[in-house]
Amino acid sequence: MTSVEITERRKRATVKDVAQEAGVSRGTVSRVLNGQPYVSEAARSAIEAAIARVGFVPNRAARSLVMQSSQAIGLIVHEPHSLFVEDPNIASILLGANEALSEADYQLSCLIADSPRDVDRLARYLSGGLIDGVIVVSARAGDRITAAVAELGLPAAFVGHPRDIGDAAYVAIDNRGAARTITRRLLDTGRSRVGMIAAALDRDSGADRLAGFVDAMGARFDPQLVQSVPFYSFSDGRAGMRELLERAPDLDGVFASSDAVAAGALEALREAGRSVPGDVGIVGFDDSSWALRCDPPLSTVHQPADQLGRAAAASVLAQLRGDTAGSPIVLECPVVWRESA
Amino acid sequence: MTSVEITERRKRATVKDVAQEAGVSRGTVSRVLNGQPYVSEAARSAIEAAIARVGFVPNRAARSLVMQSSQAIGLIVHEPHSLFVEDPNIASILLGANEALSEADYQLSCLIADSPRDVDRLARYLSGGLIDGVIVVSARAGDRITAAVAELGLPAAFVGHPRDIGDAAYVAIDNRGAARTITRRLLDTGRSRVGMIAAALDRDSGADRLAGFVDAMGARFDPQLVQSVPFYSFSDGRAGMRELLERAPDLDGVFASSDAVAAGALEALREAGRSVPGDVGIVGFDDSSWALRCDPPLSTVHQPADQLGRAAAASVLAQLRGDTAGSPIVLECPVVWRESA
DNA sequence: CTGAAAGCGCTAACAG
DNA sequence: CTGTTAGCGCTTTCAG
Repeated sequence: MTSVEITERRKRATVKDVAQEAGVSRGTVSRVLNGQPYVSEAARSAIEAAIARVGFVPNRAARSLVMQSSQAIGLIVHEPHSLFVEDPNIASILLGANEALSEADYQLSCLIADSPRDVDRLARYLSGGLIDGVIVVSARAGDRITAAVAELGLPAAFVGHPRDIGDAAYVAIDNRGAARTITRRLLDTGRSRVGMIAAALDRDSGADRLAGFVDAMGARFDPQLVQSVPFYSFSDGRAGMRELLERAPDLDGVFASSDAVAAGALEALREAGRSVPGDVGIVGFDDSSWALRCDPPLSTVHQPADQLGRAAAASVLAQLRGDTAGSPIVLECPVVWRESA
Repeated sequence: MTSVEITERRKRATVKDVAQEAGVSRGTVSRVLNGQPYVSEAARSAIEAAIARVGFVPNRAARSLVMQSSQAIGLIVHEPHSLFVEDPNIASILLGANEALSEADYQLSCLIADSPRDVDRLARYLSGGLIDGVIVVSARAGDRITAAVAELGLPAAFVGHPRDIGDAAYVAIDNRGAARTITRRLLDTGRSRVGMIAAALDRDSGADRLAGFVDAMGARFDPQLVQSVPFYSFSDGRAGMRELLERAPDLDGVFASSDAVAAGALEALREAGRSVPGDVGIVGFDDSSWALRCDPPLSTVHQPADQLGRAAAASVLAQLRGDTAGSPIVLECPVVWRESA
């Protein structure tokens, strides 16, 4: 026995090899591979043995080529760099989608669009036949990815609801309704000067949460009490709270448009020496891992991120089976009342 | 113009269509597609025009089949469910790898192994020719994925260094050295009863961080002051700290083996009414987004997660070019001294 | 410089 | 029930 390491990849066995080894034709091998009926027990077991013996694994490129399908679904994350790192929702959506696809024996491939260059490459990749459908997370209206997906006519499901996806499938939560509910609750617990840190107004979720806030405030709504910030991030939350405090030192309640934003706001409040929930009550949105980590734990809206992922996956799968896109799916998101308000 | 929506995917144009449209042969089209020389200017421009006109996009499945390569690299995340959601390092690694691959015009496909079923499907997927190489994140010794990758002989690079990857490429940080350094620092600032919350001892990183701690403690090492917990998580950090406090109420310093663990420990310390850094000093590891969020901000070891991703990607790319796996890459990770100790 | 033809590995009719 | 025969869309000799 020599000590030479066999590092190079040896040529992989093909159906032909299996056929030879089992003494049948390639057609028959293909049949057992695809679990088709009309194969004799003898042939089947001979082939199965042969497959094990030669270590055969089907070549998916070849199979995709002839089947015009790949049993793989892409999940596109189009998120500003830093946010992907901070946002626990994305990972949950990913995990949920993966579970649902896994059950259907589909492979999930998570694709990142982090630069214009990425977007171009992705568009080519998607149309290359290696992906049967896509789930698009955190798209904004006007995204090039959205356009590319639409043009390709690839089965798709969006998580969230950018305005420009036409009649494409989407799964979402009722951001506006939930925002309204939690804001009312803040009002009902005796807060009178309630402000909002409104993040990501360029996204449907951000805009809708603001709309819900406005709904709930009704006549009491004061534009001075709304601070808009670009992202659902801790640092934007802190910055937004500082602004708000400056403009309205008398506020006693805050609706932060995400838990991360609320966590940042909490920090700013602490710096400013305000107690929570004593001086000011604060509520978030998402019920992500941030919520429990905060001190005090956040009252917030529970967002079933993994279910969003599951539902989006189910939608793509349904489209693949030939169903039409179907009606939008809107998931429940109950308020979770903790100690921050 | 009718109002019928063209929803169905129309048959995509092929090289043949382009060739016809441009009045040349498929071979010539292929040549311009691949930027090969020996094509007349006339033919080239005719073909380019034709490509645009018919909206041709090459079919990657077909190309992969004949080229035996797909220009796509997989990144396998094999992490306990919840951790993937909580660990900001993974996203950073992902982003770093994506950047490096993007520059080389490779597509990154992030693959999740979240169940035994996933692992099986993944193994098949990897050997299907749709992926040219893999980056494996957060593997533990004995992982089936590791075995599958090895058996396939797929170019691979590990982030971290499980003991059983043989001479496969890996990029890592000097966990042991860094742990030693930061523990010493804790000692040097006057702490004498220093404990450790040691997470993930089944991982090289976890075991090495403990080893570094033991190194630094030298004669002062007391096994009673080490609490082992399963994961690098907030909740395990909190639980571990409670244990430690019970066993050794007199401790005045803690090395938490990750920032998330430190954050959890901080929480337990707060519950127990200990001030930080007054009563007890605490240090973490990772310099992730947790570190700055904590109150007080954590002294910790900076882990260049995005660089790990970049380096792993570079290694896979090099192997694809035919280089040997090369020597392991070990990245610097300086201590960042903040306020928690 | 370009066309014709072979074939990557697999599945899907279609006769037996 | 099984073998044979076409391709899927692309690249790549090999002659011209």
